[in-house]
Amino acid sequence: MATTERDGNKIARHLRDAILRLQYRPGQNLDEAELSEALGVSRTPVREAIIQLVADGLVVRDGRKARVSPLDLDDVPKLYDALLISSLMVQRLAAKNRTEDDLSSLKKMLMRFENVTEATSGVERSEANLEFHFAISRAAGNKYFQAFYDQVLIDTIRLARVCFSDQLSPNADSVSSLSAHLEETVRQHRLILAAIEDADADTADELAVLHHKLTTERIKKVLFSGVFDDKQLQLGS
Amino acid sequence: MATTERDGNKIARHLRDAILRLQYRPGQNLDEAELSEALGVSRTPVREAIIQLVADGLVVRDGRKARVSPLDLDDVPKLYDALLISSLMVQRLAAKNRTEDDLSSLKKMLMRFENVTEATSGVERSEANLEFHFAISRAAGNKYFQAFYDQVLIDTIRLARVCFSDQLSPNADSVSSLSAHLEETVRQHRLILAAIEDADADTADELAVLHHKLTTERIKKVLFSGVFDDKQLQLGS
DNA sequence: AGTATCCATATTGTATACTATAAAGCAAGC
DNA sequence: GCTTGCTTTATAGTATACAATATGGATACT
Repeated sequence: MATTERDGNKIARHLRDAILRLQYRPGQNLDEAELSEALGVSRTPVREAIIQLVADGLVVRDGRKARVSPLDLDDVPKLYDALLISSLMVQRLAAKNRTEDDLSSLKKMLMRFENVTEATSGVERSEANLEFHFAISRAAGNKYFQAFYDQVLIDTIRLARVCFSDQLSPNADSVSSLSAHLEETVRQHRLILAAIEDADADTADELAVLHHKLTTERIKKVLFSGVFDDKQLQLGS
Repeated sequence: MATTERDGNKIARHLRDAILRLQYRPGQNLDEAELSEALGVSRTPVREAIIQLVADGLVVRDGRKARVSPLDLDDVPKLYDALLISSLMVQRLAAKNRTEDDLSSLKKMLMRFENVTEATSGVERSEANLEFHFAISRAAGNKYFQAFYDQVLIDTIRLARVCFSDQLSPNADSVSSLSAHLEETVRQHRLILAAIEDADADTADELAVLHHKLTTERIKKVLFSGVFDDKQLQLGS
């Protein structure tokens, strides 16, 4: 029997998704009355959802108000430190502990990511990418490392979406390099899955480092791809 | 002005403490009405506190009921894996990032632990020990690693308290070795603080491994200190 | 006697009414 | 004209009433 779910949980999921998709922008105030009206429930489940999100770190208390947690620039290098270490650990553990169920889940998520590549929107792509990494996280079979990695992944996605949002108009250069980037991502995902399947922890480690590099280089490329090029401009010379 | 705190948070703290002290035993059911009466508030803040604790992992949902999360024996080796890695990382980061404020906090916590050594109850000792490690966690200056380590520390303490609880009558051997253990713990704490103060990351790493070993050996000693000794008994020979 | 179904009851989930408080605006005094 | 303090108002916090559901027990039927 499908045990009935509490409204609070449904709303928490809804808000979590909306926050990850930047439909609620970082820093935005969350008005309980407004949300309860919009979602067709009373304030009680909305409040309970907000409490969950505060615990998840997606919402932050500002006096009595609740606001979508801002992405602090100071935290970015810390996030990437944590991403490197946590992905290393989780991939190594996954290679050691994965079950057959984990493997089939991983294969499913890999296929899903390959299928949305290029064709669809950035949001769908990053969602599928996230699901693949969540599957690795589960395969690690250690709830402490899993919680660590999942938290890092969520903030990584949020940051990436802010960086790649339509606000920053994607220029020709970054668009043209996108398909190459996606191809390489898919290639690495396949290698990671293979390493996990082969229980090859050392290769899983190396791949984590490579994948981390790919992720951060992509962000760098998009962020620092203005139209002015310091080699062509010789200001003040 | 001391911004007034919500009842829900106060109650969450109260329950957290009570759970860590095993006043609410792992697996115990949490009755909302009962708690609200005992704590002199309505069910609303009690419910909100429970939601926070579920997010913290200290309480677990079992259908609609809430129960203190049980300590699963399968998770013990995973916990110690996580403890080793997280303490390594956090101590290394603390050595690199600690501020003067962090150092003074660490010194304070170190002194507090030294002062409760031997004199007071096991609960007070482990509480002071926990605070010292929380201070290291803060000094690391990376919220992702901090959350990881804090979660691991909390479960470590819970597990330790179950192991050392009065239920398992402490025998003469483990009692006599206690003061030696505490002395060594204090010694290591001093060394860890010194390494962090000196920004000596490599030593901080080594000390994390040693401290992990000390912790796990202590648990082993207490758990496997029955009155029968396999060297003296030669059953079936 | 055993099992299954239904009802009674206990307990959680939700809505709403009420209270407290923080923020904003206005007025008066400096 | 700016500041400061009071009043008003909007919004969060809490209590309580009400609804839904899961659970245990009793009864009836096989």
